[in-house]
Amino acid sequence: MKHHDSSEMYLKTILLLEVNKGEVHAKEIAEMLNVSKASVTKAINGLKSKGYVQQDNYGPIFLTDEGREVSTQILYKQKLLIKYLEQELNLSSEDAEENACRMEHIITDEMLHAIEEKVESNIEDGMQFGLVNKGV
Amino acid sequence: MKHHDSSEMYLKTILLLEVNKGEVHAKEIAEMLNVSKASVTKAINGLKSKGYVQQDNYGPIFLTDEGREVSTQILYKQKLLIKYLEQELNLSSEDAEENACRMEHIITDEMLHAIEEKVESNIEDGMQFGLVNKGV
DNA sequence: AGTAAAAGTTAACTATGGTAAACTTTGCCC
DNA sequence: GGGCAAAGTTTACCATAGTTAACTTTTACT
Repeated sequence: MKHHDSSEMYLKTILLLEVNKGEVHAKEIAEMLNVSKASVTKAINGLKSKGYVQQDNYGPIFLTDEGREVSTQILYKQKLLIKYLEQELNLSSEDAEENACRMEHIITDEMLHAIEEKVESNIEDGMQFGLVNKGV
Repeated sequence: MKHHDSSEMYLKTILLLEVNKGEVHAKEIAEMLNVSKASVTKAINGLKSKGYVQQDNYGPIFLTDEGREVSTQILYKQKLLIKYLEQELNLSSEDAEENACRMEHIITDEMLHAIEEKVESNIEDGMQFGLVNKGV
């Protein structure tokens, strides 16, 4: 049972590494995703041919503008989902993250927008101060 | 981008056909899931080897006790998710069903239980009468 | 500069899940 | 009961996504 669009997982990981470490190397991707280096090479080739990343042989990996846009959107979805699952379903941050990672690739735009509204309205209600659903 | 545990989709479809038509034939599964007859044959062989269905060559398909249990659980998840997505996120029934079908295979048990509680508490609040989130 | 280890790639394989085309079996009707 | 159409199966293929093992390239140190 594999439940992620694999290329989306790679893109998200590349963005995270880029932000945190500057340069992105296949080895770190492999470690973060718990896959072999060979799998990373293959996946990167796929992303290259889709125009999402750029890489010279044996060199570091760069997101293209398009790749950065897509990966940013995925990361945004993940963070939004985590917030939602924590606020609305009181999931622990671990559970929220786990489910967010699974959901970020599959929910429709309609559902995404509905969640955006819900999270925003929670902020209006003062939930950002932790006043709701924490027994206060 | 395929986002369903394929064997779960087949199991759910078989249960629905069993309930609605009595006997389950490969042809109807193929039509419901929009796949070829050949794909159904393959999938059924997989489910047979897992002990979820029973079928003689060229004959109708039957769920085993274990298969019925699993498929009932999936259908339960789907219905619960539809209810939740309609009630909490105000998705249309079409959107709710689409997203429920995608989510039913991937959410953790923790998330499932959290949703169960939310839907139950909505029932206690009188939401089954349509009094909430409909501008009343 | 030489070399060894680390990093990256390639090749051959596995499994899932799909297809079209060819084939077999079943069921029905005259 | 012969024959045809519908249903089901098999075969040979495609794509994705992973693996290990062997190979190449890069790097980093003495």
